[in-house]
Amino acid sequence: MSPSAKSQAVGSPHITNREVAAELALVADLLQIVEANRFRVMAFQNAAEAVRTLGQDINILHAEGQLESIHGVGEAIAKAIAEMLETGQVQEFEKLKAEVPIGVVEMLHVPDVGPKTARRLWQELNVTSVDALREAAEAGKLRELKGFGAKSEQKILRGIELAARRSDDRIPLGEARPLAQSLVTSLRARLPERALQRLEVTGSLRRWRETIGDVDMLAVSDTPDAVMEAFRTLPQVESVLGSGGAKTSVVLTTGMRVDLLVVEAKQWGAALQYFTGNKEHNIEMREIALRQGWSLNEKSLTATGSGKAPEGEERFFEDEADLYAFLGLDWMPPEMRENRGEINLARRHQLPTLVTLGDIRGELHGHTTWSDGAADIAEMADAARGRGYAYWSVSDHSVGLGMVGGLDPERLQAQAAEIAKLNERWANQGEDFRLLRGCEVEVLADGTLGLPDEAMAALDVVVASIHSGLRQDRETITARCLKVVYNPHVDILGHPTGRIIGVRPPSELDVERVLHACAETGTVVEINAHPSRLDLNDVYARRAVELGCKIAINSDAHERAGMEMMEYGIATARRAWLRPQDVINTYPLEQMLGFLKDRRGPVQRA
DNA sequence: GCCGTTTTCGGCCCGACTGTTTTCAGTCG
Repeated sequence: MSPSAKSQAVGSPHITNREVAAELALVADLLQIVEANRFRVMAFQNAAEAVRTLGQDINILHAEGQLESIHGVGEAIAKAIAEMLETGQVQEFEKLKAEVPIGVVEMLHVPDVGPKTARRLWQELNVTSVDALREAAEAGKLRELKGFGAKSEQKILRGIELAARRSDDRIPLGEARPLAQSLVTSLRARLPERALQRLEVTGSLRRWRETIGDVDMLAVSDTPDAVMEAFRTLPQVESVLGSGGAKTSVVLTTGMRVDLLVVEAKQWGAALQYFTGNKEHNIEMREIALRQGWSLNEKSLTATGSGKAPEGEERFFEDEADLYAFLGLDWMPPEMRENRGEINLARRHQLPTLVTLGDIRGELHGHTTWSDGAADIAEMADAARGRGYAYWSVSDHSVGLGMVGGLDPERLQAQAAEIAKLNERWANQGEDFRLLRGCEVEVLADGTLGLPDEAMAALDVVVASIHSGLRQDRETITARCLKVVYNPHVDILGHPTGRIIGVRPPSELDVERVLHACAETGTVVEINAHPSRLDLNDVYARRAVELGCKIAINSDAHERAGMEMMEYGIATARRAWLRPQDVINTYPLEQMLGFLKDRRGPVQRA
């Protein structure tokens, strides 16, 4: 049975990975509140995270009887997931939900309210919603609880306000990076150079995660108190959540939370490691250390006495690589530190060599004033040459996209003349640069394309993208997309899911099926590098390459500066473990064109 | 409830900060 047939065979309402993950996480919360065994709680949390970051449709895994192949999903949870996918709900989970008011679970999302507090509020004060919690705190009722005082009430009120204002939205990477850089600059400006020996942004920003929950920063200083004071009083800071000699947490006027940690120079390696990996990566690292007789924290390794070193012996590392090496691991790029298998590869010295910005030799998707771009062809070409590229594809919108003056075959011909003239000039000057004839062809609602086949056949590079009808149901939009992928004239599938991070959710596209089709036809899949798109995302891009697809990383620039967004696309590719050979715009021009020619098949080659 | 480069049973990461405590539990990352 073909993979596409398999996913079609799955009956019942389609339940997504995200929904399964959310349900497992909810069960973990419920279990915490009813004071279940904490390791059982952890098992549900781990399983939720594993499903959330799964690279493929869980329905397909279920159809293949492979649910237990997910690391963190064992016999019991696999059975529950199967029940959920088949019937829409799990009997055991429903019983648990009936036991605990949903408002009590919602109280967990208020900062400083954990499972113990939520349970006591519910059982001892009969508080069963966030609203009721606010009323009780305002009325001074919380201090009736043992261990609670006026300050606890204030803290909870502030937490409710914070949670309401901040919502669950994480900040897109493209907004968070400049913000974090401005903090670094401000902090440096306020302190003498010798007071701040090192300062780096860590956490999810250093891993280039597509959205950021809060900003983590790490510093080395001999005078931590002065650093903390300077940090707390930055003009961007609205309030201080907590501040000690080692760590300070603040909330900025933008609502963003920022943590700053200060360590000694000899602790830098352990601290940078600790504050870069995600939670799962770090837990794995500490377990590895433990097995070798060392306890790992954010400052050092300390011998537990179970290994060769005498108990209490401490080891320091001035940089990360030394720490990893001490534990028998290769240094891992920050983008990989998500506990998706990188630690095992590091142990076996088999980490992939990831693609870098310097590997990129050109771009295959960008716009000019011929459609909705802000710079003309010559200006965009200059920007591309300025970045050291050997080629850049002029790929303006085709007709079919209502809002912009898209190109029809006649205008494409006229554009070709301008491109030829510019190419001739560079050839005469002996410059190693070439503009390619391309187009971003509109995919219409029924899956037909904005250009006839003959017009596409004359082009060097054809990108096909969906811009409208993104809310079509799963079957419709998937069929529409498959039609495009099977068109031999289409070289690249542009921003496949159509999402805009924080604004518009991805379409319901069955990405797994589309990627199978791309692998089969040799259709290249885009990582659109714009930080509001990053489409494909890291998880899908990794899956694409696993299935045998090639990738193109494109900034989709509409003006010269747009090309600077390439670094976000590279970061996404690195998070997907992509190597230069997986990315066709790392190839030299002739090799890249040869690849496209070969995949178009014998009709076009003739 | 999950898992295995010491284990199919017996473990399961680590520490800072806070508030209300006289020694610690809860929360967070």
